[in-house]
Amino acid sequence: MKELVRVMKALSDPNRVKILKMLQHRELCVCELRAALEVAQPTVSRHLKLLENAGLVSYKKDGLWVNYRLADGNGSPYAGNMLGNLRHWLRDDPEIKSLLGKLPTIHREEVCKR
Amino acid sequence: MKELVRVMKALSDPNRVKILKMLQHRELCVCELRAALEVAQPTVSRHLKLLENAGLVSYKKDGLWVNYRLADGNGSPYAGNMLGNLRHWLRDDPEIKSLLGKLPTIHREEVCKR
DNA sequence: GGTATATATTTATATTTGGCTATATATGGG
DNA sequence: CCCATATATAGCCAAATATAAATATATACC
Repeated sequence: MKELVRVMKALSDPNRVKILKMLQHRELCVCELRAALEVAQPTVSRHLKLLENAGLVSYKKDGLWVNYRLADGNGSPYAGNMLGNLRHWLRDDPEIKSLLGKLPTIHREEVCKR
Repeated sequence: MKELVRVMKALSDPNRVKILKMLQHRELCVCELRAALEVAQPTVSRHLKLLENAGLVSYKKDGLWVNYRLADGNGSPYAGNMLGNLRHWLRDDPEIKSLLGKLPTIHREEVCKR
């Protein structure tokens, strides 16, 4: 029960859903997500941690960068199921479409200078 | 997006999930749910309203009672999908099993006197 | 119309959540 | 070792949410 509620809570925020939809297309580091969502970097880190605790994303460190990707779903059946649903869910959502539209223009080399 | 988040939020609370699991077995009125969950009556009403707004339950008035049931899912594809998932999810959850175990002993004639 | 009962709504209060700023940690390069 | 950069954590505030108590609404029965 706690596990299910944790997954549902993780999916209860628009920015976290947006992160998952972006990760369907490619791995992204924190500052790329920050640029796409236009929120502060610690905010992104916090969302990512909740998503990770729910079994929805995983990450791999690459030097200075931390690349996040969708989890394989083996960690939690609820997470696995929801990741599958999200594959087709929101495909026609205007907000998501415009977000994914600008995703190809975001690259860490340009975006990760502060 | 808002619709999805509303469904996920509705499923982000243990008592609301419990309500849905109980409604899989039979229609229940507010005071039966109150007795099963052991919370105050207005708390149950509020949870039910959130579940209804998410398209997860519907109700039919029967005189003084209001009988809640699972929604048919036509209102929201997200709600419909999640109601389907919940059919088998938590089937072996101990908390749910004990709750469903005491459900047959709860009848409005005995429980709805205050 | 008056009373009793089931449910809904309102009000007040406590907890949770999402965001930011500031600070800490970690890694790579001189 | 020192500095720059990417990410994580801590601390704080405002908004959202959950709960219980009080009140309002609705229905049945006399």
